Amino acid sequence: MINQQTNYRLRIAPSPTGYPHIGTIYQALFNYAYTHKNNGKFIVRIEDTDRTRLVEDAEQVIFSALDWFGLQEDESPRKGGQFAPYRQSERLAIYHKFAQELLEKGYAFFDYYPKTDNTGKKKDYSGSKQLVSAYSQIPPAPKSVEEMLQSQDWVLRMKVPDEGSISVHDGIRGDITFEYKQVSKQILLKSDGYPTYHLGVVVDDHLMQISHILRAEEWISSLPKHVLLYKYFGWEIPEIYHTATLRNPDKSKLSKRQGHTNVNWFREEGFLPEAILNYLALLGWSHPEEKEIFTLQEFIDKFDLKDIRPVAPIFDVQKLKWLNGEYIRQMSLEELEGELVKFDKSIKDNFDPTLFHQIVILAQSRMETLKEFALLSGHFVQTFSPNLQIQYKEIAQELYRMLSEVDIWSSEQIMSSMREILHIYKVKMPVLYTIFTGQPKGLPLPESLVILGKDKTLARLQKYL
RNA sequence: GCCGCGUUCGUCUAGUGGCCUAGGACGCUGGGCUUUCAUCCCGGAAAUCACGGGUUCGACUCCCGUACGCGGUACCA
Repeated sequence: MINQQTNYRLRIAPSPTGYPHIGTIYQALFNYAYTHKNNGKFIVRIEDTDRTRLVEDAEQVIFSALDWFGLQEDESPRKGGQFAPYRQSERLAIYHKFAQELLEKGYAFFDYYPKTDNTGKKKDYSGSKQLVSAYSQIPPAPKSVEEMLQSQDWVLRMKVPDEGSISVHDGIRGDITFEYKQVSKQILLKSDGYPTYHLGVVVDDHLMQISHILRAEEWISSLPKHVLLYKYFGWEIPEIYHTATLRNPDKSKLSKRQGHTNVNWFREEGFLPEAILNYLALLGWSHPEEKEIFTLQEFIDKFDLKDIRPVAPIFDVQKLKWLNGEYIRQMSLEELEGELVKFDKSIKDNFDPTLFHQIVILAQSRMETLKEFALLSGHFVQTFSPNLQIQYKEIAQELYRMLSEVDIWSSEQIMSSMREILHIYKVKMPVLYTIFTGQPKGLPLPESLVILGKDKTLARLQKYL
């Protein structure tokens, strides 16, 4: 046989059930990196088969998150592709066809799940573990999937052997064995005609020629069902890898209650997408030279699936902040100004360009997030009225007197006046900061006052006279 | 409960039998620079490698067990 070249095709399969989750981006990053390392295709398939949890806009929001991170896909509902449609709700006929095939081959069977009980009340099967048909009074089962679809009182389940076990290879964890006894006869087709995840994912991964499945560890337990389906269909199983899931500080699965899971939160807090990606890459993977800071491209070049660690990492916002600060400091002034304006539109109205430029120079080493710029520069645009102690008012007055006499308005001149004041009144710099800015610390004072100009500086002191 | 996955400083991690009296990073902390706060530079504390048994001349590294954590056990993904 001729040496067959692998076509690398990897996917993420998010469900549009809410805001964009940082865990989705984590998965997207690793899938994206591996496809790009191998000149493959990165696919986004929308798994919207749970009609009850569907959230309008959620799909669009997922894509805008991917765009923000620069993790563009090659095939998706919005981009189209050779294997369209990429939205599972639009592929129902396909699932029905394969469900029918399973039925005909004897690998699936119908189970009775009446919508209402005999009094006409709506039945709720959520959480029920047993087969309903095992103890219900049952009308004759449908003959085909098509018939099942008519009544809506039936579901299709997969068969599972009673005896024996099944072994699956995971590229990160090795071989995993499951007893068939432990595998439930999973519902494949719900009574509303939509497939469950398990049918959908297997059919689509095969049809879309997915070469590597790289997903979170919560899927490990459904592995036997999936592999069984591959066998029933006679399809080749892709390479499978399960990464660890991100955790809260208490080690539970990363959740809204304890951590920050919404991508929008990171955006609103002024984190840079590049920094977040860099941080995410460090979770479960490490740079061969133990570098902490590297570009997406460098990650793509060095990354390999086999180097992923199976241990679930705690998401540490602290380290992300540091990394974000590093990215801010690495930027050119022009880049940083651009990011700042993009982040906060009001900057354009509040500062004239030269003023803004000068403040950014002073602020760059003092920010960990873009949001912090507002804190640092606030006193340039907003009025403030600190409640000064009597003693400090006196200082302010003396400051006014001395600074009015400064002829060359330079930081050196201003500083030397300040030095004198500090000496006379035996106080420290924070006192002067408070007088001028309302805060005991901040951007370098003399430089700030130079930017502010002599007139405005004196005007500030005037209110203490 | 049952099944599966995991377990190196507080956190992210390096480590694939001797280089480890365990290295780096964040955070914490002492100092230098600077009469603010940061940045930057130098230093420190911090893991008996979850625990107990093996295997081996030798184990953080291999095997077994226990404990603990997490996940699954849905007409959710």
